[in-house]
Amino acid sequence: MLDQRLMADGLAIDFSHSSEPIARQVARGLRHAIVSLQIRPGEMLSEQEIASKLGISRQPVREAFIKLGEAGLVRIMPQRGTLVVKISRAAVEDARFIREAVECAVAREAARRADAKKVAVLTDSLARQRRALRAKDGGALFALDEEFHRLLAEVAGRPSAWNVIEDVKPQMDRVRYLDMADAIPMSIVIAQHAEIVEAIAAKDPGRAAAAMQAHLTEILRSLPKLADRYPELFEEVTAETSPL
Amino acid sequence: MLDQRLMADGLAIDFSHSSEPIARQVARGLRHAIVSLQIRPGEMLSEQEIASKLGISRQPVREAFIKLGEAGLVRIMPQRGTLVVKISRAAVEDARFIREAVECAVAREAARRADAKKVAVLTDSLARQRRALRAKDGGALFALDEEFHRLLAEVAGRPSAWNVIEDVKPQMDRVRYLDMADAIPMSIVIAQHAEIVEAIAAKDPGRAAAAMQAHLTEILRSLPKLADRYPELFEEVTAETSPL
DNA sequence: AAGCTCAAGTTACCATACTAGTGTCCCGCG
DNA sequence: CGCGGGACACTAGTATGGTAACTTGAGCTT
Repeated sequence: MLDQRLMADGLAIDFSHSSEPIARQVARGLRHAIVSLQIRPGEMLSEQEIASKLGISRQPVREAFIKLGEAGLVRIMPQRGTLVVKISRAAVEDARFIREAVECAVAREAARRADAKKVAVLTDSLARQRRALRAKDGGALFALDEEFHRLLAEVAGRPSAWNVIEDVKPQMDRVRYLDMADAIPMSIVIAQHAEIVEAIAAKDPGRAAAAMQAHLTEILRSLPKLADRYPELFEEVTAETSPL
Repeated sequence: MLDQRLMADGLAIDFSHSSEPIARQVARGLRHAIVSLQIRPGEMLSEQEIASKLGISRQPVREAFIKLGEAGLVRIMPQRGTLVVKISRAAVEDARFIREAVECAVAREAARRADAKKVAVLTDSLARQRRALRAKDGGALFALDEEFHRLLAEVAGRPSAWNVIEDVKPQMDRVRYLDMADAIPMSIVIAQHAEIVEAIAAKDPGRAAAAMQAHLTEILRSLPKLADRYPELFEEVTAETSPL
């Protein structure tokens, strides 16, 4: 189906080498376009429009929208339309809360189960991260960071934990993307990764969890600055009264 | 659309009072039917069959299947069919791992933020649980247990944490259902809930987390027994070699 | 001038039809 | 009797058409 590469509004999806369902590919492509801010927060999306621009039917696009809606990246309003939600500080902090809870537990578990081979897998990932840093390849670093955290879950024997992280992570990823655009030194991130690996190699669960917590706290530092610098990308903070 | 109550294979979905999308209702109905074991693990499902039995089209059923697939309750095999996955001890333990990580963090946070009003909400829930216990109303207890954990997330100011729990919980719910069928004393569960509330009221985060951990460890006791008693509901344990 | 009504346009939701991939069963061949 | 091949009966994936709900703005009433 459509052996070509299509372009639309900074949305490029390659259908050529695909035995994978189109719906999934569209979801991935849209997620990437949203996370990398090629589609601006607040923008309206239309099943019809995306479908015709990609040369496919509305059905797969619809399923992709549903997936993105569950990830909290778009808000799909029945009979009205679908819009890319703005970055919400509350949502980012909620996602961070989940990540901290899960990934600290993962780090602890990884430290308990560590052996030479598993540690080697992690140190190898670290080496690749350092190479990407020297090459100043931001995109590769982004992907390698993701892989590192996935590997941790595998090492801990809880690969399914990574699935949960993937569900909540997109909220944070847009902020991380802004971080990189502002050229925040990624060397710090890699140093934190190294500390985590070291703690795991030392079979010290407490230290591993602490290192992970420190790592995941990093985003809280940049969040206010970024919300200040790019106010149009963020939800205006409403002085809401908590239901409880 | 279809102002009637339909029945099919122990699957009852009421479409009458609904402004809610049909797809969502079907997903809920199917999830409940699977979790309550009205649909047996290992059974094959057919979009077509379910759709015609409910008097709707395949489309909403398909979307419901996708949701259940993401929850890990069904395995949807392209061009082949969709089957209700058997209970997997590994999957249950993975889900438990996630829940423990997230809910212990929630309990800690709730203890930090506790005030009189929030504690009152929780003690009120406890009272209702005790009433249901005296009335020996298993279904109500099941629902109240769910509500209690959701309230905890709200009290902690992390309502989105409950969404994550909802995603992984169905795996455990089938086991919990078997637990109830075996008439495991629910008084223990309620006592554990009470201990959690007490720790939160005392503003003791460490104790709250510990109480939650103890509560969520309970299922590990019954899991082997149930896997032994109902082998046909469980995946046979393959002596697989871990990839790492 | 302000507020209400209503018609037009757009949307997601659902139904229906079609496509393509996968097992199965039966028949014919070795 | 065993075994390979092909037609068939499924399946999920995709395309397309119809429908009800919602926004919007113009025109009317007060």
